[in-house]
Amino acid sequence: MACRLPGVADSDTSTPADWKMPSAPRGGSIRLSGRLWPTLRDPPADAEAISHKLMVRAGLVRQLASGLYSFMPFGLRSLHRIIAIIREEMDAIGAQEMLLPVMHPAEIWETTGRLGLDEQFQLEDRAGRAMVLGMTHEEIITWHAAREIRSYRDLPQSWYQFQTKMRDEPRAKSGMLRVREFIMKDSYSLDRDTAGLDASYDAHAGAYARIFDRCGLDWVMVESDTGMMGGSGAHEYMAPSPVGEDMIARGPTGYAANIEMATSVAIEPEFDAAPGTPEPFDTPGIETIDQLVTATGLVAARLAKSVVVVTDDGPVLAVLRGEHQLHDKKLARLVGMHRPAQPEEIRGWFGADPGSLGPVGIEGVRIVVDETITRGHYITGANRDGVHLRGVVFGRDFTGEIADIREVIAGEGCPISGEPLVLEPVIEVGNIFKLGTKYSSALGARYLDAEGTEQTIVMGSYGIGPARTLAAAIEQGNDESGIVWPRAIAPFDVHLVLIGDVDGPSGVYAEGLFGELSDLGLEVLFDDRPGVKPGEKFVEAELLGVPIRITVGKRTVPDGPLEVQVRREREKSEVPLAGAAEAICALWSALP
RNA sequence: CGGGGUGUGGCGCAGCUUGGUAGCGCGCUCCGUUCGGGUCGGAGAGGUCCCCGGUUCAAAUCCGGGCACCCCGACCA
Repeated sequence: MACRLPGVADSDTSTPADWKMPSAPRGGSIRLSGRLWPTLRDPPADAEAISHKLMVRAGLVRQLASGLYSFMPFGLRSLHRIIAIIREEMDAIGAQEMLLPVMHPAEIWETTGRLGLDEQFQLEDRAGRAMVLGMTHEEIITWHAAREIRSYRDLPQSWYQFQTKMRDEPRAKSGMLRVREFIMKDSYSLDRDTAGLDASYDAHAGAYARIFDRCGLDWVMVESDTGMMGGSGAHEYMAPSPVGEDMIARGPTGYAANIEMATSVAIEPEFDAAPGTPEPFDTPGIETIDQLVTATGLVAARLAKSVVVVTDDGPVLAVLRGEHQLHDKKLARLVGMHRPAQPEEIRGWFGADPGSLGPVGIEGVRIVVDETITRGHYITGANRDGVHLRGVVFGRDFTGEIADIREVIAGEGCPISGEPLVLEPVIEVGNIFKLGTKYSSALGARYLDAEGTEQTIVMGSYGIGPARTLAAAIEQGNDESGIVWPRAIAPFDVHLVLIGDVDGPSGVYAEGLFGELSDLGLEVLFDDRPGVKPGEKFVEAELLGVPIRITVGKRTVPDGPLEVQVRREREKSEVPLAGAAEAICALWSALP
């Protein structure tokens, strides 16, 4: 909301130069008396995440069931502000808003092979037709594109919506951070070719940067995994937070990647002089790398671990240094879907316990070797219980496919600069994804090019979770008293606390100030409740965390000054009554 | 789906081991008091003790089954 004071520039330095004031009205100012604002002194006992506790205590949301939340009026105001920002930025890159159904005929999902996914809610209508509740809308958008797009002249297009997604999560958690029903802004780009897709993708990336900046979020864009569904590129927008479920690796020079994608320069141990042939030695009872470290006195990086997984095509032996963990998704890109092998299976294939496995002398089993193993010589299992081998060298004593299959660990080198990587938990608030032609070819979304040749539309999909963005902002902005909002997404701009009688002199003054502030374009919450103690009003105001609090009481009239508190610093200042509304407007404009 | 935990008034909890009239704090209503940081005092309202079954003269409490919610893990377009 604009502060329409002439001559007061918007001095926010944390937002980009092209920052724009939201133009649409956002519900305006309200008087609190008679309104629903259900605050709680204690958080619900089962709440763990800070955002969960605060959103419930501050009366923003209420839980209906696991992973199902209702937005209360003030929570909805913040959600609407985020949605308004997203809508403006999507419109600004030429995307058009649509609205697609939540319920879909199952057969469309059958066409793309996504019917029956674990997280999909399925149901039947009264005629017995199979229906699903949409967990995303690639199928539906593409279905429409197939019917409406004819010519290369119709392209490119970007379409978006705010619509409820239904996902039967195996485990809803952390309040609003992982839920089973949520509104998503999802957009889809339709292009003639991959060059067009790249342009649409970049346009979305620009819009997303502006959106998260304007929402006041601390965020980082990272490379992400395109998963089993292919696609040629993907990025995620991550808000750093200790409660985040994802992990990213960051380097000091701007390198940032989801841990699923991150690569690193491993720290090299010091190897002894070149070894002779592998030499067996007894290691009775040793089953883990830790035990082997103790027994040999060597660092884990001098030991090689052998991990067996099972694919549709049989067992795969993965070999890594002792300090590394096998990264399932990296291995999956090479060998496909897999599961850990059972000890009985391992004995069948290798004739030894899992603790004594190694790659030497193995035949008929696919071997994948982490690239670190190609340097130096290692202690490995001998495939005999209680026996290991010393001085095993890749390429001489065993062989296998070389790949990066290890999970990055903190402190290893950034792949760009070599500087140490930092691992950080993050909340995923958005993603952008180059889909390619997976959905358009399955659903027949084609067009005629300038030569009259039929071509397949090239697509991208782009998501943002407004409620998750809201929760992430609260995870990042809070103190012991409550929420500390970025001003752009606070439920109100100013919290006007009246102490005393509405009909008394201070009440009359507060009423006038309420009108003045509102006329200047600020959205004001006027706490005009009679019979509520000052302390209680202050405590509740800090819990809700509106950026500016103004207190009007008997000290205020007739001569002032007016007491103003910025929520973020919780420092009180005094403003003369003359021109008070304008001064507050200026103060608000300078806030982050 | 595996492991752990919890279900008692709107919220937070005690009571359960050792069966016997259901309690405390906050909130809510009323009276008085106070009136710029969750005042103080008094009087009240409000509960199928998650559900079903069993044992018992008697079950919040013991036993069996189920459900819900939370946490850890697995999973997560």
